[in-house]
Amino acid sequence: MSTQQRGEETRSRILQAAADSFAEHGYDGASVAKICARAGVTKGGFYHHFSSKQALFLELLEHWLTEVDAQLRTAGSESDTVPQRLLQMARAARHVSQAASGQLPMFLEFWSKAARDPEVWQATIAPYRRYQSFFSDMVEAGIAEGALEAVDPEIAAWVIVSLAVGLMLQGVLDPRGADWGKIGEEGIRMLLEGLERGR
Amino acid sequence: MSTQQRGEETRSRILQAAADSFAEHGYDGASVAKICARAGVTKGGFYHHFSSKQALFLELLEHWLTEVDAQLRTAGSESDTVPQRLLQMARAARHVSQAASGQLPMFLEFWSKAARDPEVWQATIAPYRRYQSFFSDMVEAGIAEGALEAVDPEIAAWVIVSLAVGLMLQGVLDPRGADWGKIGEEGIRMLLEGLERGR
DNA sequence: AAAATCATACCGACTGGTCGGTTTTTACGG
DNA sequence: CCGTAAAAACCGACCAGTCGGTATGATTTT
Repeated sequence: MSTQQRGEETRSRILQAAADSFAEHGYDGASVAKICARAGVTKGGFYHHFSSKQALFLELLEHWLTEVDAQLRTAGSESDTVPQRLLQMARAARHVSQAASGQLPMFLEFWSKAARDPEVWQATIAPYRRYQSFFSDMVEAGIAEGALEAVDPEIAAWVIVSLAVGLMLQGVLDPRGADWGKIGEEGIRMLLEGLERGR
Repeated sequence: MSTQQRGEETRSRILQAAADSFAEHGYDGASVAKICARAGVTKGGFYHHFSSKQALFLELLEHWLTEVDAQLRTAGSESDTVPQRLLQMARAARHVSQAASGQLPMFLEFWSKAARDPEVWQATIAPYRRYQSFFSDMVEAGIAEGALEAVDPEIAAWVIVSLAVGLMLQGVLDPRGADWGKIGEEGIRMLLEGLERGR
């Protein structure tokens, strides 16, 4: 086996082990030594591939966010009207979060570290602004289509993102407390249709 | 000064110092030694008042949650119709979160620790279920009033809670990224009125 | 031989928590 | 009002262990 290949493999083994450890014990609770043990590498190997524990963490964060980005953009692309696309995305999110449920505690770790570390903050907050502008464009298109009321697209987008974040967070913490997928779907529906009567 | 008074004072000084330290450095990052230094107490004094770092943390959590509970129940009690009460509460939340903005990073700490510690989990998750049932009753009353559509009150309540949680979390992380108070208020309004056109 | 990859041993800083002892306040009998 | 014993409050040195990170050498590939 080539060196590059072997190196690449140990590297990804470390990444996987770190992701598991972080999800299990949190950033501080996951020691480098244990990550190494889980990956079948010693500290020497570890620090050959990563300059620090934090650098490893940032790489994990980056990877996670680009994945979310990609799934966001592909979901709901089949439907033609904006309301339908939103509902489609809500339905898609259901399966996504179910599949990645093991990784989700990591997400919490990212947020809580972002609140304190400027570098992590930058990397964490930027994507959410992208999500917001993504939905903002979508709402704007919906208004142009005549399918949506003439609300402020910026604000509507933040409302959608907030709802998604809140659902995600609760899904992480209390996965069996409710059917979060259904709540997400119904939430978008209520947002679209409104729940006030006879207007 | 009476002993009880002095003891109570140092105790609350420790609590305050701990809250600040946790908000600043996170649970693991806030060492007992530093909390003691900030509170002007030594380790001996600390462990006289609290059995462990975790016990202190739990007390902080408890205190924080009962406060939120109280504010939730008092807000929006003046309005008579359910939609008005919801909007009233959204407006109130604006000032609440602004006033308690210094305490909010703690909130993140609670969540991230709850994901791993069963005891903290129990104490953290229970209140959110209370919030949900609170809003559930409210929505149910609204339907009875004829002010709201005949949606599932349980789900509607979870949607409201999720929106609130998401707003809060983003408000913690990116306080100046948007006018979260306004977004909350508009979010509730959109939820009530809907943003789909001509239905 | 040069370079990449990994192992081993180790370091200094720091951790939560303990413990014997000292000071301050309270309760109470005279 | 006073003396005194008990109890509450507090101090600070100390422990055993963990942490992230480093320095150096061995092994393997190019």
